Amino acid sequence: MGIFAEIIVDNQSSNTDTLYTYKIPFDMKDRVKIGMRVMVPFGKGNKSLQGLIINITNSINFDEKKLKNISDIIDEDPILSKELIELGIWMRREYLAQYIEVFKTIMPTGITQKVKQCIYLLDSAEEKMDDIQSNNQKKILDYLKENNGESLENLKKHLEINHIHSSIKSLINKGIIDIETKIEQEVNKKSEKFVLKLFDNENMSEALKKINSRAHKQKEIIIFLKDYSVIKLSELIEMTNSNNSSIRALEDKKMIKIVDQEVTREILNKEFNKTNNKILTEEQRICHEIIYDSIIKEFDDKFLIHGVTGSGKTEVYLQLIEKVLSEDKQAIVLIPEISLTPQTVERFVSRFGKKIAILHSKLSLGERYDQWRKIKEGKVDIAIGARSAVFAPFSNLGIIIIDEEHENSYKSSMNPKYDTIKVAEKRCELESSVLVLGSATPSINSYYLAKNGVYNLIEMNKRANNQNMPDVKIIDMRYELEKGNKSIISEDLYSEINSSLNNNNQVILFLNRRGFSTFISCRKCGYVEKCPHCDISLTYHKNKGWLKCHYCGFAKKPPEICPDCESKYIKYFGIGTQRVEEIVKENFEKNPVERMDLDTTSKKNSHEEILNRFRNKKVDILVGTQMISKGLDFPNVTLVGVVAADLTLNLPDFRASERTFQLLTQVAGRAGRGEDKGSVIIQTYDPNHYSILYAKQHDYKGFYEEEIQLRKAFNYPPFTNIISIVFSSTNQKSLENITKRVSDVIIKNIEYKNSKFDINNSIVGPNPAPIPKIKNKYRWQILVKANDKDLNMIKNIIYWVCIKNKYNIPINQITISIDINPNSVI
DNA sequence: AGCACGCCGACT
DNA sequence: GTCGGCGTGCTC
Repeated sequence: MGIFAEIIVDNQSSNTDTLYTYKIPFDMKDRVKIGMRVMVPFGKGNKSLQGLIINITNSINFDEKKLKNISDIIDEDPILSKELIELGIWMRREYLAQYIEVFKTIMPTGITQKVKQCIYLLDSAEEKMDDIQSNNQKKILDYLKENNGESLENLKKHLEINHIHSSIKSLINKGIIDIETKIEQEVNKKSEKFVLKLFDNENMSEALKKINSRAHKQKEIIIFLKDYSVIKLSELIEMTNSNNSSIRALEDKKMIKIVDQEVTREILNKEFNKTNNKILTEEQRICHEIIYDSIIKEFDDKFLIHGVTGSGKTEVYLQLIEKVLSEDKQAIVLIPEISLTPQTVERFVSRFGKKIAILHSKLSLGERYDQWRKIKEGKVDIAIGARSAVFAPFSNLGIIIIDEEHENSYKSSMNPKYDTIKVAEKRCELESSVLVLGSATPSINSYYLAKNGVYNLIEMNKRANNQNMPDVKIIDMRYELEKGNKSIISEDLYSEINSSLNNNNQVILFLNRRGFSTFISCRKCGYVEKCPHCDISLTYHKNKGWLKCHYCGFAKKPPEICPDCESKYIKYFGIGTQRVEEIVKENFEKNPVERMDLDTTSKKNSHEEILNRFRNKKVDILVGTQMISKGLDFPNVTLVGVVAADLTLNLPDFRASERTFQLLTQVAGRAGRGEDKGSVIIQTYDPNHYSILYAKQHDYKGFYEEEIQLRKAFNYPPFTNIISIVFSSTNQKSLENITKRVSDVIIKNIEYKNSKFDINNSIVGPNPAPIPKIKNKYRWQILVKANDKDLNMIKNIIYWVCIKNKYNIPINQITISIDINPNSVI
């Protein structure tokens, strides 16, 4: 009904991050809808820009005469539903991002179109040309004589003219040239040639007679086509070993016809055997029933399934999806990028066939676009993918399942820096869908919310096939050193590897070498330097030779002898998987060893190839990072060794214990999946740390209770929110100045809004960031702790200071990155 | 972010 | 009158 449209324009600038109002021309009135993309004139030059319609309205508080008209409609139908638009608007506020950033995340990259401004000489140009005085204008006309209709972009590139716009404008005014806007679809639908058979099998012999007796190939093709009515041209050529000319000849004889047919680029080209529902265990059945109840009642309930490794969560997901589909609704399944392997996808495809779209980061633009369109057009009912699949454009969403919900890849590190779980929650609320989170080791945050009634908690404590949990042995590496074993492999681990290999079983060795910094620790007593204020291990900063706390800025020189036991075996730790691989190879010369980490899996299928070699027993020992810690199911693996549990434990992050517990539990879950009982060996210098002890006992709840106490005592999430603001610039001096000015203004504003706010304990910094320089840019950081009550107030202040620049601080000289509840503060 | 516009100085 | 350089301010 409305006559005005509120539009986001495709102009990436914080200054244009608002809704712009345009008039809807009378003839477009019935076609324009919310969620459509349109073309609008923008700015003084009326440059044609893409816009997304957010709202249509009758009333404006604006001078109507100033409004411009929408110039064109791009989409026949809206590409975003009202719910997804609302979700985007919510995300913008929640994560302090721009409209454009948010909607480019929600829409597939492959769908954005390019706009070209093409410049044409008018018919009458020749006569008027002689009057031109300006050299620049002459240059433009000369160029256009050769390249009529060339794009403005290319004109700029080829003719180095400074004020090209004013020259072009005066040429337009003189009636010599004209600009036309062309929309270019960046991704084209892929089409493929198919061969149709135009004869019946009965009169095949008749058809054969018409073919020259020397044309053997054509006859062969006709005979081959007996079993097909339609076949891909490429396939036909390959199968009959023929070429295009014989096929064209047959087409001329009207025996076959070649047609273009649009295809979606197929990702799953393998055929999978169909699997059927398994009979659920009692625990699975109860879990299924509770959630199913919410689905049919169309409640937007949220569930957290805490199920031990091997408890069969996936089977529950599968049967829930089946129910959702039978209600004519659709399902989204989110999986961490790292475990989005063909094996995972296979479980879904083998149950539901090809009504599945798969979205992940390694897809090409075209592939992504195709998957997105299949969802949009209702050709599939299930979308599986990494975090961005949460935006899959289903029209009647029934359920979102987030597997391994504790994984940190669910938090985006790019703008908008969204948390997939929160976004999924919001989307489920908007669309009355059910949210299911699942994990063997839920994040402390999610479990806390479940315990406090935000999520419905469902526990699954038994393994589905009644296997026992593997035995876990903790090896005290300090003792190992005392015994004179300076190797990174303890005697116990060595002998267990030996016996596993002798029994023809396989071994996984795990070492999580991540992050940039090393910590220092005493090899005799295990002492680790910690910050006296923060209960977090200090990080060794190589450039300054200091030990430093990343939370409060505390710093000291590293000790030369251990402050605890006075030993001089102070060690800077820094082993990685590569060194482990080397050492294992030296020790077990006869057994093939392979390493799987980011370095060895950069090629497209290398991930799968390594796992296949391991599955086929071409490899006996697999060394790897967390890549090997989840979802893999190798029945021959009886031993899992954790080379150094301390690596994650001593990361300077309040989530270090949580990460360690999760990793150890997940890794341990890889052992003993077949008939033989598995065992796990954890090597550590800190054998009494609670996260290691609880992991040994497979005791999640015990770990949770202890960890949540610490979080409360030190006021960390989930009891507070952490906002990290990182400032960066190549200019060290101005960076420090500006950062301090911004920081002051923020603090003053917070104090003004809430005089009771505990500035001292809630704001850390400004300090040089834990990584003070990346790619030649210096970095400073402010950390703000904000409870739920203050969060919006503080976010608002940050918005006005750091984004809208209300206080005229020269922030345009630096880059500001705001992360709300970041994965880690490093 | 672009882009126009205005102002200035330099060059024909 | 034309051209380049640079700072400022706006975009429905």
